[in-house]
Amino acid sequence: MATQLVAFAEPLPLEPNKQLITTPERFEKLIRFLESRPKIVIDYETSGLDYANGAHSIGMGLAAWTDSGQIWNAYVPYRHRTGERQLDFALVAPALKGLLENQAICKIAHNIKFEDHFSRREGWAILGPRYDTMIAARLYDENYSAKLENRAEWDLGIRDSRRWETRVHDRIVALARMNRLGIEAYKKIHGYEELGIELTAQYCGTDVEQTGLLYEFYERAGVSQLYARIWATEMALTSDLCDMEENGLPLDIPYLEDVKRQVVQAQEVAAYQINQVILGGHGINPGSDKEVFDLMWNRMGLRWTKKTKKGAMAVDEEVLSQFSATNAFCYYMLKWREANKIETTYTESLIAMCDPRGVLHPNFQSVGTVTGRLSCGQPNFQNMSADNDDRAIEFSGKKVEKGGVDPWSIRRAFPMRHPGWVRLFFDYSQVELRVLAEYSQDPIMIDSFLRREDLHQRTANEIGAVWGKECPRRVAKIANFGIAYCLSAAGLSRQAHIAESEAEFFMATFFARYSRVAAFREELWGEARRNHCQWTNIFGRTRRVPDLQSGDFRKAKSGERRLIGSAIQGTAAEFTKESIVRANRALKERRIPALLCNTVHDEIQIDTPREYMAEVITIVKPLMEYYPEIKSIPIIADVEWSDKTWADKQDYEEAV
DNA sequence: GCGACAAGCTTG
DNA sequence: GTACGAGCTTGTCGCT
Repeated sequence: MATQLVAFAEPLPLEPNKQLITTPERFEKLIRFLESRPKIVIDYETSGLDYANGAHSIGMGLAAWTDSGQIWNAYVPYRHRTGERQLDFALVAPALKGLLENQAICKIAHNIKFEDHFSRREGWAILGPRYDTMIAARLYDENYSAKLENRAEWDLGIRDSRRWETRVHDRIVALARMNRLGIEAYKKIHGYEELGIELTAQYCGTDVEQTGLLYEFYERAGVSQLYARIWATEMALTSDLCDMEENGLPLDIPYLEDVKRQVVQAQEVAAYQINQVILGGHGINPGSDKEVFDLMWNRMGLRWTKKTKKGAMAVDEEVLSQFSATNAFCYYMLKWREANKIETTYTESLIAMCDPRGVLHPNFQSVGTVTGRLSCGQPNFQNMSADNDDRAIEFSGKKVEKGGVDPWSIRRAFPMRHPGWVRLFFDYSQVELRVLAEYSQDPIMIDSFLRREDLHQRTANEIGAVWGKECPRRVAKIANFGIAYCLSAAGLSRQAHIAESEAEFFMATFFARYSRVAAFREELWGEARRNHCQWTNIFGRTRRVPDLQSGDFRKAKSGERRLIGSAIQGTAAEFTKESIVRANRALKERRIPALLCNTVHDEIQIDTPREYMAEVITIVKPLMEYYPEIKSIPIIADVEWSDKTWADKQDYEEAV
């Protein structure tokens, strides 16, 4: 089959600067050349993206600069399934291992973490200095896609940067059709392994060449020097995230299957109430917002004002809640949505992503956000639903904090890695508010953190004293988190469920007491407007918000909110990123059996045998708290641990 | 049948 | 118009 496919394939003469290596002699020459270079570009082609579920490399693109400064590139095929002549993997493996583990050679790649995963699968590492052009692209301009072909077009001006990518895609579409598979299904099974070797050489050669050119471009722009500190962190982090993803988190599949049965039943009950009892058999699809709106507005005559971003009438949780006390349809819609969310997002799809041993390996992206935070997908470990108090009370009669159990808990599906091991949770304490306090130098905030008070309660007290009546801590918490990001009185009123007049008075009092917060915002925006709409945080990460100088008032205001958000969130994110690098390095140096396995914005999770728990904390907690550039207040990492599941974490002090 | 988009929900 | 940053899922709509 595979051989026949090639017979039909169009012959493709290689572009002049490209080499296809299919003989041992030429491979030998290639390796000798590359071994003599100070830096090389690498790019695997693979049989799929999922390294944990059988995907492997099928060939490697390599590029380097000649003595005269020209980029020279080659493709080395070794596991294509086309029947064409290629190199024997046993022959290339030792040479590739020697090359990639050579500490004297800098490895350049566009998303080097991907290369890291597939190298490890072959039994070697990427050692020595590394340079990721995808991260450089993000630092150069965070407002634009970091995809290789996009940057080749945008930053290098290569108009036909996608010429081979398009040809590859067309070929994959044809192969998928011949195999009677959808494109995604085909790529999951075969990746590029049935792709003709010449076409792959064209495509991969272009990729490594463009990566090399992007390296030149970003270095001429001074990226690694301009952002020296975060650059060092980001490059080290590529390898640490690779560790973290490989370690992954084991999943309790039978438990999740049980949760699925329960939520499916709950949906059936809700759908029966909606369609049979309430609508008398003339039912709707509860998943269709259009039908839900039509029913509520036209058939039930309900009226509300909230709209979606595009101007349609919203039918979200907030709107349904307005009517759910008196309208049974809205009540059961909320029930249906809750159960449906858990079923579709957190049961079967998680089980389907497991490796053969039942472990989930997510994908952390260092360039996934404009602020500098990490993003995570496949699955997203950063939005696993937390235990719900109402469900816990219904089931066990107790709140979650008091030992209650949420029967639909997703975090309970994340058990320990091995018997006798525990999971440690290092969580930065109110880190964004500490960043705000440091930047704004607000005396009350600083005083509160120096006294190790509960800042939300302090705010409640400060407001209460002026207000003449007690301010709930809950409302103060919303204000503390929201006001720096320009939460309006109307927004506070809506979120905190308080009267608008109360919210207005509250905000006025807040700004009177925390006067430096508003002043800091204005200073930040002024500084940015004087500097091409850019602002650089204490670690050197820059956020560019061109909308800041928009003539459109709304756009400019939105830009202000995004900039202040990025300033605070991005600074906080840097603590977590650098701490991941520090922690992994320290634990490896001391040869402690501890595995980094997850991070959720202001939190790092580490697995270790119970007997190492105290030692790991002694090592990790101080290095997370050591950021001397924060001069006015302490940075604190709280420690929790569990020997059961993610949902069962408890304070470390109480356990001792 | 596929891709893009919108809306809604989850999280820090 | 009215709080920042993400990812995943379903439904809808237009296009091939």
